[in-house]
Amino acid sequence: MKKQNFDDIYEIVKLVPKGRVSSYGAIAKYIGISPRIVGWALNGAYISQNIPAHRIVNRNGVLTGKIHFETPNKMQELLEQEGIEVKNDQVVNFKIIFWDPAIELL
DNA sequence: CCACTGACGCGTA
DNA sequence: ATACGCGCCAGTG
Repeated sequence: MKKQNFDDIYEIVKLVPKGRVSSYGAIAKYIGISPRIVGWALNGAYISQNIPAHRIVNRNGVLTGKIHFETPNKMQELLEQEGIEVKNDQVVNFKIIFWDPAIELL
């Protein structure tokens, strides 16, 4: 049933509103799995599923997963297109635009 | 079958 | 505030 966890992750990521970002830990905690799995799942998610994985960053608001995109600059570009300001591979207003499923989906 | 690696997070020094 | 280490799960060599 671990496969179900993957589906949950995809669903949460899809639920992230435009102009907002979420973190691996927040999703992992909400689903009840390890943060590692979230990152691993997102890796296949962006390739297999039509998921805005660019909205998912680490707990520090850093675009750690940009290297897994088609091009490292693609992730930042997508974020900026949604009005998210990114500086030095880091979300500027991460604290403000942070979207926590445990709170928003409460 | 065993070991290493990886889009992370948290605790402690 | 910064640095180091451990935990966690799955995949690959």
